[in-house]
Amino acid sequence: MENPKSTAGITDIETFQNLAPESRTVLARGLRYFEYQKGSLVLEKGRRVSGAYVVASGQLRVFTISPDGNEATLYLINPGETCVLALNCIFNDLLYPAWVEAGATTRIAVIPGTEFRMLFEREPKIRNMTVQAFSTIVFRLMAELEDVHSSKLDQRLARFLLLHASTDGKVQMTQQEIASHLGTTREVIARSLRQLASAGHIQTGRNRIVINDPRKLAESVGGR
Amino acid sequence: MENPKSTAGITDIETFQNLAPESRTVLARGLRYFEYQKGSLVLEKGRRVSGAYVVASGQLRVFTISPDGNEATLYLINPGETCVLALNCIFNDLLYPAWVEAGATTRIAVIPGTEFRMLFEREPKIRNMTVQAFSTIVFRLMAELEDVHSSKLDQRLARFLLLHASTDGKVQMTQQEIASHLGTTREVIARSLRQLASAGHIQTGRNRIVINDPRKLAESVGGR
DNA sequence: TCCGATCTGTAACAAATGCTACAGAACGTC
DNA sequence: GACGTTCTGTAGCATTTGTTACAGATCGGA
Repeated sequence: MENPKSTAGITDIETFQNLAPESRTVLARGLRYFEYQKGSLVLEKGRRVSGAYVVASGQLRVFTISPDGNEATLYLINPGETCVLALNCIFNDLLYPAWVEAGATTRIAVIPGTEFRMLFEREPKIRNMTVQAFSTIVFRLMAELEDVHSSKLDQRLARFLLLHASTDGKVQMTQQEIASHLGTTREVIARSLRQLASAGHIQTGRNRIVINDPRKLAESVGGR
Repeated sequence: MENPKSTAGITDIETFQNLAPESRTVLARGLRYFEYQKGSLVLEKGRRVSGAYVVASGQLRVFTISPDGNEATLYLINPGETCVLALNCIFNDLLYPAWVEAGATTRIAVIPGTEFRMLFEREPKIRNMTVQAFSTIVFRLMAELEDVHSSKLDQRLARFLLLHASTDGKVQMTQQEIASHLGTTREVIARSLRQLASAGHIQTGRNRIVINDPRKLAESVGGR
């Protein structure tokens, strides 16, 4: 919990706008905001969750940690999105099943479980958001699983780079960070990057990778 | 679509019992049943889905196929459960993103999308079932992803055997079937089974594996 | 400018999984 | 009983990923 940097609020999100007055009262009841610096741990695996987490600004990274300490990103939660696993925990009284950290400076709104359930029953928009959140995560998890089962790491890396590159083709990350997203080791990433670099697809640098031609790189990945 | 073998109906499922008369009328409108033999393809990747699929009896297997033809099971859908991906497709007008086959002789009820949406808005029980279905699948997908990232195949196999064994410790499957669930090759499964057999944990046979002592096997898997 | 911390590049070797090829065993059908 | 099909067991080799160990490059702060 850090000092207030952002003023993004839950009413910036369309779902929470124009609610019935009663629903607005319910929403305001118990609503709290939390701020996190990049890299801060937001939720620990095995812990009880107290409410629905909605990202007002920034980004959350949900990840798993293997016995030897390797991290693998399960999915990312962007502004306007809610953390499905937290929803799941409040609907079913479960413990949180993964780790969550702030992938950037992040501001989240937490709606207590009881209040969220009320809103869910009363407001079609909240229901739609909930189903949407679940739908989105199911698809992301499925895509990740398919990726892991169907692709070699080289392909997964190339796709990761394409997905996370800014408009000028830059990926501002260390090799270790990339490894932590893909669930592998830094050295393997380095080796794979070397191949991409010698093929002319990318240029490597400290904390940065530049994609020379995204289209050619995408073509080189081939079908999944 | 095979000849009627089962009479299991959607009203055998608690969620669909005691609905309001109007909802019952909506439900009956357009509701259809389909029967499948084990191994029959139920849904193809990339196809449009017309409704909500509810398993009345049997079991569905949702799986992915890699470019070289390796199958990997994403999750199973049991009686009383609904296919979340189909729900997702009717809520969002998407194409079906995976393959589905009958894991046993299966009878499913299909509720057209329009009718299902009406029921979702009117019936708290249908909403709960929907959220429950999404919740269950999210957890299963997450567990599978964590397994893939955190465990060697030997561990995954042992866990798979423990999970699918009948009460007398028998797993009635071919090695190829197991391989298709775990996203690997039959030979790798055979090699791994040989190790488990020589350690005294299991006995192999044609179409069958017998776990000698489930508790010892579970211990040998160790932490994830 | 110097220094410490962190990141990158690389090599060698190990482990895990996949591929190819066979032989033999186990079934079910005629 | 014979035969064809399918499954199991196995070996050898290939590929992919992981581990260990270093050296050098790059930053930021003092």
